[in-house]
Amino acid sequence: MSLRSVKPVHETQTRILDAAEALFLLHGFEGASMRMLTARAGVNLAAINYHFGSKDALIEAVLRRRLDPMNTSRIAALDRLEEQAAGRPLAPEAIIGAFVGTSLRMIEDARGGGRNFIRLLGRTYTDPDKRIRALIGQLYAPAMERYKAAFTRALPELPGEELVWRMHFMFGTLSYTLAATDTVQLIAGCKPEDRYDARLLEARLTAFLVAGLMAPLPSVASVRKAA
Amino acid sequence: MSLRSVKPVHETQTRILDAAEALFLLHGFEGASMRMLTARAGVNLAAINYHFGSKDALIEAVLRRRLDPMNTSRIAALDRLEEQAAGRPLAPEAIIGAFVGTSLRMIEDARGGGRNFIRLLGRTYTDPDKRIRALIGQLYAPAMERYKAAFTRALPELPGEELVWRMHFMFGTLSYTLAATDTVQLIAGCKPEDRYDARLLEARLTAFLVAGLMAPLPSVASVRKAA
DNA sequence: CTATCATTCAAACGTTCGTTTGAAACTGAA
DNA sequence: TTCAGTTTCAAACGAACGTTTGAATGATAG
Repeated sequence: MSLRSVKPVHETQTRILDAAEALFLLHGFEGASMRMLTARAGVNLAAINYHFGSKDALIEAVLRRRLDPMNTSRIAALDRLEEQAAGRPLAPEAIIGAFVGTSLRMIEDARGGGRNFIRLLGRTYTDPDKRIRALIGQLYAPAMERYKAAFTRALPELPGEELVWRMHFMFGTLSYTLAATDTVQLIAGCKPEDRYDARLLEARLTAFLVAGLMAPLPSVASVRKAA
Repeated sequence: MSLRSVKPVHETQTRILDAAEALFLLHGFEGASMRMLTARAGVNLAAINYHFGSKDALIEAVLRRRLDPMNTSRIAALDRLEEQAAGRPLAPEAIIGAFVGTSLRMIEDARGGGRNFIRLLGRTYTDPDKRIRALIGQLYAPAMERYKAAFTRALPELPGEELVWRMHFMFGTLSYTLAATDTVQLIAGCKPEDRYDARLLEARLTAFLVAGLMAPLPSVASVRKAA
């Protein structure tokens, strides 16, 4: 039982996961067939059922492989910030930066397929399949709680309900932005090379989100007027 | 050729479109089968191919039925604002209000299936299928151009490239918010009755978007620092 | 009533789906 | 070399897919 004996075992599974990551993005979970996946991975058709049990289990494995470390990393980034702050409340932009930064750092390394996965995630968030939703909820719950607590400490004057909605908006902006980058060129003939400058995108996105989070509260008057 | 002879012709098509709107949302375009659609609509399996030609053509019809009037309505709202302004530049929040208001007014009337459609749209935006993307682009282009022009007049000091990105962010926030309302209760145990108060949601969303659109420009320093 | 048109229907088309099977190929340890 | 255990493979399973067909049904006009 040397190292060599372990690695090849995981190699087939990794090839399948990589292929699934790419093809689930292109065709959706239901649209990407087992034959497409195994052909892309260069493995036998039966390999998915052998290694993962079923297509559903493969979907879960694809999501878990990246989401688990991603959310762990998001929490770790927050931990680091709070440690540095030594008890003082964090600046909202620092909290946003920790969350956004983790996501974008994943996009930057295209070799690891992180870019594919982030875009796949954007699709997954709006997937109405109950099993998918339950899984996503389960995988995100810990990080969401931590960030909600951090925002609450940073903005004690912001009503809790308002904060929940603004977190929802921020989360939506982030995931949509990363998933549907093509929409930018829908709005304007945007040079595609700009779209992949993750640093610049991070700055733009963070500026937008910070402003949105700190926006003045919607007045009761504006609701009345609209009604 | 009386009125009675025309109406039943359209009834079967309408039943199919309604069923497709609901089931495309639940299972995706590829996941919702012809047999599911026709069973839900209470029509024969062959009816879709007879009335629409193919499943792809049905998808296009489902999108067009609501998107065409929706974007027409968005443009009309902007026309009305500019007429009232009589040459003066519009306030950014007024432009945002016109766009957001049209979307939310559609959600409000649940009878017409508008709610289903809006959520379906959120999924469609992140669909990577090229035909879908081309169709969406084609259907949205006129409204996007008009709104971009309006924002440019309202915010002449905002660089064009920055505006494009912020419109992208705003569009993403809106569509994601409407598509993935369940994520709110992921962030917090939110009372579901709040989620459907479209007026309050409109106020919250508009406040968030206005602040984001008017955010201070991301400084070169912040990009440098991050790198 | 009859002829004409549009629409509906049950049945079947060939294809592809996710999964299963049992034998073949390969592995490391005895 | 033998052997148990793991992984791969070609082949096939029944089910469901989108689509087509031709006959039955309906309504309209002459």
